[in-house]
Amino acid sequence: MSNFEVFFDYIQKLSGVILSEDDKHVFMAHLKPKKLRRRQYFLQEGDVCKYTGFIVKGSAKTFRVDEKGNEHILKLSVEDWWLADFESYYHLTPSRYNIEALEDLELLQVSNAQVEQFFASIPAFIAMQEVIKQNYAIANQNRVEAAISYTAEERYEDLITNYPHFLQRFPLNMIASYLGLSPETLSRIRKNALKP
Amino acid sequence: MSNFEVFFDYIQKLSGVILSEDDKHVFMAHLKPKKLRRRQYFLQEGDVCKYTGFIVKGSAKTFRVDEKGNEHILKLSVEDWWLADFESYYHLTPSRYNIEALEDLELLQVSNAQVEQFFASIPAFIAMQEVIKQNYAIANQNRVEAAISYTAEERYEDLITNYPHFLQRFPLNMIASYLGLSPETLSRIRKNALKP
DNA sequence: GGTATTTCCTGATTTAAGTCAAAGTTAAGT
DNA sequence: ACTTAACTTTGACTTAAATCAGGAAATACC
Repeated sequence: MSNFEVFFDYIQKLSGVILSEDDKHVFMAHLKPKKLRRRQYFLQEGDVCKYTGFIVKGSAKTFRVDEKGNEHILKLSVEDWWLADFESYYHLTPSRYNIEALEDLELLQVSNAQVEQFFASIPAFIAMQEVIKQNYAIANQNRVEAAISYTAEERYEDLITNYPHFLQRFPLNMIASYLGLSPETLSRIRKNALKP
Repeated sequence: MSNFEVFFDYIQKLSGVILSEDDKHVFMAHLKPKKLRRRQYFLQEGDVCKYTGFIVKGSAKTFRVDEKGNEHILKLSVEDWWLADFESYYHLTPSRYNIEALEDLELLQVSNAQVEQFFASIPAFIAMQEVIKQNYAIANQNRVEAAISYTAEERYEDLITNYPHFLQRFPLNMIASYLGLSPETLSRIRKNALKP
């Protein structure tokens, strides 16, 4: 399956709309296939996020670095997600975040301006965006809830139920950062979880 | 200014679109003015959130109660916000949250089904919704960042800069809960903040 | 206007999680 | 394959924040 076919599948499934051949040609003309090697950056702190990238293959982390030099992972992204800092993207402000490839990435990249064109001409794209924003809002809401009211252990269990594949795919120190924990604490939680 | 005029102002400002007289009549026919007294519930845990309410006047808290009986405030809402549990609203699942009036509330209430009608007939409503979802996504993203990577003190300072009016309007124990802190800890942070 | 309820502060103590340090393990790069 | 780098675990110690308990102040409400 080609990169575009993966994307067509995705948008049709999410929007519930079948794409016309014309639609597909518009996408093929304006979604730019791009590859990033592991460790390469999709976005650097301070830059404005002018593109979004649909992940066909690979994974990435969105993180910030605090004053002490500690890294905090805000998002872990895999196939069928979009890479972007939405705050920077929508407001055209410099981003506080870095987005870095964790595995070799295959993306379909599109500029802010082109996205507007898609909105204007392809209804399925609007419907897709709706669903994405809904899911994103709900996911973030749940994460806020977990962060302000769950213990470290509960947050880890929450991750196991909601994103079990993350554990297979990402090193534990990154999972720890994503949960807002030190790696040592996560290690101890996992050790204790084995003996109930 | 009538309740509807407040709403018309809001939607025109947010969407950047001027409402026609026809649009206004559609809203007046289907947005139902509703009053809730302090302590009354807009939504109870376990119920499906079938309505959203635009706040014309007053305030409310969205919270959950954990196993130990502790209350955790996820959202504090004031004028020009919508009351709803979006997860329950979109997915039609029972809500984990309660929404309770903190001050007497004046709402414009609308059902899920009616919102779809607005989408179909009033472009300004679509544009408004877009902006709301964007803002909501960004706000939640920032809150996740604060929760996983800021100290208690930084979270409080963040609140001061982003939502200074909350401090005038809500008691500190609620602010503490909103920040994921105990009231005692917030009290101590405020005491220390005075002597730098 | 006075009582009751909430809210807020303060001190003493406990606990969850962070930090530091070092060793063991696994994985990556050439 | 081998060497370096990245990741994980463990133990000892520290610290941030929670909990418990008491009292003061402010608000609500009849």
